[in-house]
Amino acid sequence: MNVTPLKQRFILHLGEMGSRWGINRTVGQIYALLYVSENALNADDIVQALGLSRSNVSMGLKELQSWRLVQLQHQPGDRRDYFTAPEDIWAIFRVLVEERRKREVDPTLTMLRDALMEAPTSVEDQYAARRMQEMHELIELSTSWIDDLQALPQKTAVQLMKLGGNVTKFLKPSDSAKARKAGS
Amino acid sequence: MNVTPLKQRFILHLGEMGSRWGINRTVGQIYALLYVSENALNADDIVQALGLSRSNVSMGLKELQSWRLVQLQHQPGDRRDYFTAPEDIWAIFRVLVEERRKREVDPTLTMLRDALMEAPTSVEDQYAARRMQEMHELIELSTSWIDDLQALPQKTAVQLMKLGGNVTKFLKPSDSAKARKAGS
DNA sequence: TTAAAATTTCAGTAATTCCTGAAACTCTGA
DNA sequence: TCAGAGTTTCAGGAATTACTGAAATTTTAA
Repeated sequence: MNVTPLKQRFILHLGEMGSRWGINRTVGQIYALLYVSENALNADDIVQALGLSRSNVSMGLKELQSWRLVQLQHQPGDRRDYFTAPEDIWAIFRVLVEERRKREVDPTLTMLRDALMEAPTSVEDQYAARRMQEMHELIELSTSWIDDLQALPQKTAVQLMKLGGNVTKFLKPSDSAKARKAGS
Repeated sequence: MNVTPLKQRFILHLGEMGSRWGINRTVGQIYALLYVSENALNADDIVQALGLSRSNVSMGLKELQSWRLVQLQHQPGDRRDYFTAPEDIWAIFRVLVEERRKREVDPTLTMLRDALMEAPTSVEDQYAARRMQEMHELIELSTSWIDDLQALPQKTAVQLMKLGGNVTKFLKPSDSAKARKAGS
């Protein structure tokens, strides 16, 4: 439960970045600590390691659970909750993408859909409605694409990413028909 | 310069979402207003439409400029600054991705690289160093992949996204060699 | 070069978010 | 059912962030 300088650096950095990522410093630090800890930690371990109040840690852990970024474990003969960050970093990444989308994108998608449905689109709203429509289409396309990629086996996805811009070598002009068919 | 109910709804929503996106309500609202406005607006138009203070609008516009999300224009015979959101939504999207990456990802990449370089990795840091290494690799891979995609002509990128999970049809096991070669 | 228009800066205040300690609550083994 | 370990809630204070109006600065046309 000692925090080495290397860990310390990582923890402080993720704490700082937290605010840019929509989580607060405490939550960022707790996650960082769990991420670099080989063994599961209980709340008091975290309090001791990071110098935070017990209640703050409790709230932070709750938020991390709502993000599905930590796992709860129990040790035999100890009834305290022990927490870990999942081992598989690709799984972590996937959860992060899903959660951010749920919080940052989906509400806007819903709002756009509803607003465009309901409104009768007067002349003065024509431009606005078109712009909102464009935004809606872009979000739909990119999120459904992400869904598709997330559904691929991890190995395939990594392979695809390593291929990078070269995917298009397989994409000849004649494929655009296939693309349209596949996309519908 | 009147704000219809449709625009109003959009503006208020983007204002609310702003806080989840690392910008404040004011900035979100200003951007939303510009996005649905057919014509360029000056700062006073914005003050009047949104009921904000002049200085707040000034600061908000400055922040939007730092995000490269608004364009500055001038009208003949008027020396005030007029602002618009770019027309091309894919261009907007690209800028957004670039800026978020610059603010949210790059600092962490740098920190990880530096920390892993410098530290001699004692025994007790072995696990932490491995975890940080894994995170570093994941970020490198995904950002360079995004770079690759961003570099594609827009039409190709859209085509690819519409293809969705079906890209893998072109990706036979034998391609993994090509993938490795292409990725290096 | 000047004056007026336009914009930005900045110090102070308002609002929001974060964090804490104390109290309430939950759970489990005896 | 009770005791005590463990956890969560919550009100209030601390810290941060957002917003305003006034003053300073910049810009441009005459």
